Amino acid sequence: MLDAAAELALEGAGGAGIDAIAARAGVSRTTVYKWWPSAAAVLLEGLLERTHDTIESPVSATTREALGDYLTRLIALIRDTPPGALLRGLTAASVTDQVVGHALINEWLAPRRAAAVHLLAEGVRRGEVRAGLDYDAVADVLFAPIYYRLMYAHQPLTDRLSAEIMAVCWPGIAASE
Amino acid sequence: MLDAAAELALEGAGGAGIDAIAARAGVSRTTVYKWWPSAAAVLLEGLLERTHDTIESPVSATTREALGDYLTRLIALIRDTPPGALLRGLTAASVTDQVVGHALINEWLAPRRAAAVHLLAEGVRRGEVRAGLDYDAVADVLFAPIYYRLMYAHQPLTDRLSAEIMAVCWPGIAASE
DNA sequence: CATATACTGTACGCTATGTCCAGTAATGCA
DNA sequence: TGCATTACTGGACATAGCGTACAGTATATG
Repeated sequence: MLDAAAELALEGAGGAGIDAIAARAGVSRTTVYKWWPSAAAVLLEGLLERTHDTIESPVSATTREALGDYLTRLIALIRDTPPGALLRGLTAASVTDQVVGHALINEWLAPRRAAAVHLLAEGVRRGEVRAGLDYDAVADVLFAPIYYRLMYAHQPLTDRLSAEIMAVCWPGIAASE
Repeated sequence: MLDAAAELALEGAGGAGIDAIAARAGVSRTTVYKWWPSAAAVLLEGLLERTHDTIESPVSATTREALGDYLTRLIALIRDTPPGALLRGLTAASVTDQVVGHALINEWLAPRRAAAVHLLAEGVRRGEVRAGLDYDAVADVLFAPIYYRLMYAHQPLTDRLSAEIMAVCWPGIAASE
């Protein structure tokens, strides 16, 4: 049943309501309410269920490459797979649903930010990254453009974006020689 | 009447419906529909009406200062005044309402991006900004963290954010000496 | 066999949207 | 002065989605 929920969560773009979810899962509406408080909650659980394995950071030669790879993979995930549309819908839902908002922060954003911060800290140890940076702010600057384009779609989410972000940001991150 | 619409647009946080808008304007629901296609459209027009004058870029000594000031002013606008909450709601609405989405891009985002691009171009002329940059990508990286925090509120929108963005990004923007 | 648990399906109240229509008030034109 | 146009009223209506309630069925567990 959790499987069914997850599947429909990803298939039904992001605007799926309780009715659609219940129907798609072959289950009564009442039953859905027994386990989740809202449609967004089901979709959120489906999203997290299916993207657990996309959190870990890659192993790359240099910190710069690792960060770039991480952004590229996030872009591909959001652009090419159902979780992208789902994340967009859930972000919209989070404006009026605080529970979803907190869950998004804690279960989606935070682990990925932590992975980036870990890469940065490792970079400092290796002497590739400047010491004394505000890691949280750096993580914001690195990730934000991706979510920005996800939400507004004023520019397409291309693979190039990752390189562009790194081109602008890396000089401010790299250890000065 | 446009005044009334604008006022209530800013007062009613962002989740105002047609009913609330009509009541607040002292006008029949039917009348609202005569002039706008949806609640979001009214709110959007109210938002744009009241923030026209916040688009222009400041005159500062250096390009770095000008960009920093611009970001600081945008942060203050979003954090301290009704347009912030309104923008948040409209962004959420834009996910399901393409008309609102395009209007947000063209009437809100684009002019501000253009102002930033103008500052960058001017900076190149003055020799303060590296030539050959992708201005659009740079504008994305500069602005995105603000909207990112507006939407997710995982971190507060503080005045410091502006300085943090500039600290990370400026080395990648500045002309290499 | 008895009981607890999970699920069904329908019905209900509620809110909000968007449309329709008959009637009223004000404006402008001949 | 008479007439037409335009803007607004307010109530009624259909539609849709949410969340809850309830009586009944199936399954498993002791």
